[in-house]
Amino acid sequence: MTKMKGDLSKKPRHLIQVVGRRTGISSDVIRAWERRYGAIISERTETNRRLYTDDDIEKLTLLRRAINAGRRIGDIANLSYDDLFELVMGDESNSARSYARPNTGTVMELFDEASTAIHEMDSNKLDISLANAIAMLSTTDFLMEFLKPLHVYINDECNRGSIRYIQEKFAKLCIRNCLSNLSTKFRSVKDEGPSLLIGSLIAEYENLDTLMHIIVAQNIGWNVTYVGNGVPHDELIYMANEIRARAMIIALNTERDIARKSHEIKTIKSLADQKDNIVLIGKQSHNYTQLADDVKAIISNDLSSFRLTMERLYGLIR
Amino acid sequence: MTKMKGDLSKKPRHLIQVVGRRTGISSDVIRAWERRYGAIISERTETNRRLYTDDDIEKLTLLRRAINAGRRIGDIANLSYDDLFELVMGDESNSARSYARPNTGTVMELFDEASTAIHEMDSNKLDISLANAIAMLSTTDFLMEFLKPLHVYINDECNRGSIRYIQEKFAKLCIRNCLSNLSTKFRSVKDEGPSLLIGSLIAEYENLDTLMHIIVAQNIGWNVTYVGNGVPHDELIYMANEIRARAMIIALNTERDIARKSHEIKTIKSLADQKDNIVLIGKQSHNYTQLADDVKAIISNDLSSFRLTMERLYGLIR
DNA sequence: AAACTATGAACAAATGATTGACAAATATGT
DNA sequence: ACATATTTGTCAATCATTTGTTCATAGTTT
Repeated sequence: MTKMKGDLSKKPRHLIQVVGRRTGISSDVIRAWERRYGAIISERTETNRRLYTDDDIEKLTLLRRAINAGRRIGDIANLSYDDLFELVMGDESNSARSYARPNTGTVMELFDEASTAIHEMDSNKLDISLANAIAMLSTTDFLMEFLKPLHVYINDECNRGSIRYIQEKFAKLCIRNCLSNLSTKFRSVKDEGPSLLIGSLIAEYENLDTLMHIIVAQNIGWNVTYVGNGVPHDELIYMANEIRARAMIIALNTERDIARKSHEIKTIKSLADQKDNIVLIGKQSHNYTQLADDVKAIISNDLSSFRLTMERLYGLIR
Repeated sequence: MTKMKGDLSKKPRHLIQVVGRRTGISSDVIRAWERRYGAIISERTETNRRLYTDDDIEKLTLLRRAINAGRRIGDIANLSYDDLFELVMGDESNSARSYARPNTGTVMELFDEASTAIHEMDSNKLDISLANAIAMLSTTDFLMEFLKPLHVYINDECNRGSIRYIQEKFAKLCIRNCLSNLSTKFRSVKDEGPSLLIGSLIAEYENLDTLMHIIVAQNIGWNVTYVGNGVPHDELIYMANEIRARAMIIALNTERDIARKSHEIKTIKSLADQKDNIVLIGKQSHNYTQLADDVKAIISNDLSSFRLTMERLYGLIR
């Protein structure tokens, strides 16, 4: 059913430019590594152009990760793929901070690029700068260091009146698309994982923060089903039971109808099969502390604590 | 009802000019590719004019996307559609990842796959079947023959009560994501193109049909900025002027406030710089025939007529 | 007649290869 | 701690290849 991988991936077919883009290593560096250390010696076309295989790309990616973890290219360039793989796994698990940690300059530049695009209302530019940010940063950093601040920035600028309502709207649409793209990508990578239902009750509106939570959960390994905003609580229960959700995230961002929502959450708790794991997120979740105690729900106010919570739950379930 | 891909799309019927417009590749380049690399060798009329099929257009679009991702035409011109597709998907997602390809390709089967996924509430499965449909069908067929019927089917099933509200909601979310995904991909193909603004006025809700219209417009070559639903008309005017929109699409899907909306559209007409091209789309657009006469707007009731309209406008503007 | 199309040749811009040099960061020896 | 050496990413200059564009000429469509 899936296309055989062998037939194409072993064929040298990638130009150095493409390889550079996919690995995040500049063409100059790839050539320098070849010249100096014989790291990746590619095939050539009849006219002497370098052509790389998929495997070459994999190895280059590993080399880059190893360097990010503190290795020196001269020491590792000659290792076999397997040795390299083992090395990287060891390095990355040993140091908690080993993943690509951007210097502030990078995030700064990406941020400026995006905010310029918003001011200019250039959706192409904004799309591209979001894609760049995803490419440059780790997923965590993309969300925490880049997108979250950008979101706050947009809201602030709109409140201050320095950007118009439509710019806010358009920017959020672009970000929304970008997040849903990202979510789709993660989905296809993960085969299986505990099922997680995310949604919000009636009288809630869609919120970018909720989408970010989806990415975080997927990143951990949850198999997320997102049902959107304004869902009646009995529908949520039905869905949760059908997909055998091991946890349910309820987003609470508006101040309206707190009493009704509290009651509905209690109902959900009493009727859903998986009773243990309800997590309340969102700007207004702090209004539900009493309820959280009653139904043993977890309140998570920000992405970082949400990540910790979901990692813990994930560990408990497995 | 539905038809297989081969039916019409295998018939050579497009002049080179049309192909150029749809793919964003100039006629000269298309001819150069044929001469130098044998990329697309079209049929000819008795008088030696080139005639292209829908499939040719799709392949050219893929070639264009591949080039945009850094490939060189000489290296990829001879690839089969499938190989090309895989290449493009890999390049555009910026990380090598294999793609689940189905072995059969009728719209019927794709449709069944999707509707099963909806009934089972399996978002993975639904995502994959949508992706498969995109892979198997031309963009036009994907929208007209697959997604549009699926959308109608979902609405019908929900009205008849054989699927629940939450299933409808969840399915539409998946489709929404898929469409925004597709839109982002097309965006990266086109660097330039006349600017087009799409949105809806206050008291309108987001509609999947509107998103499909976006894809169609992008497919023709428009540089689309979508600002979402429920936008105040003065914001629309501001945006249109800022991005120098050459046309504006206003989606009208609810029956409410027809009088107010009519008035707002008149204001838009009188204040926007590009006064000539307002297109009204959506389920309720037929209620605005009088207005359309007054302000010389175009009403387009379905995707096919919308495509024709936008192709005509595109031709006029260039 | 005006607009579109076909063909082949020529040109120009972009990209890649190669080599060498440079500077910042890191390592090493005393 | 300091000076020296090594490592390594970046850049520039030069040449070759690739590829989009333009032009001139001639045929076709409306």
